[in-house]
Amino acid sequence: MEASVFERIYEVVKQIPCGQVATYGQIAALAGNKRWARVVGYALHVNPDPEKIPCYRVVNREGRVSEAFAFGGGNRQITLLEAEGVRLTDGCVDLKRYQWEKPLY
DNA sequence: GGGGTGACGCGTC
DNA sequence: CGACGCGCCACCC
Repeated sequence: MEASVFERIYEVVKQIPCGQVATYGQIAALAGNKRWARVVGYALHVNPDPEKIPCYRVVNREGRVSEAFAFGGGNRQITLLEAEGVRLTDGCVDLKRYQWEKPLY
């Protein structure tokens, strides 16, 4: 039960649809609090399940990918995003176009 | 129990 | 317009 904040963040990240990206603040807000932006970064940093947690779909509020990503080659994240159909502009993603919107369910 | 760290966000200069 | 620092909160040791 009391799923740790990390678990919550992982769930949100896993909910990101294909071809879309979300920002740390967005995930933090969906996880519970926007101030967890830093925690989100830490959570993805440990990324226990990179196969289920598409951390590469997570970008900062600028739409830029993290350089520390280097979990196989910094540019790896950009390549994966393009593979989903996300257009990378100089390493920047058009948030206004691909930023994942919170479903209203 | 306390301290240090961190893949952010925002404000201010 | 660009760059810098601060704050925020959670996890690990």
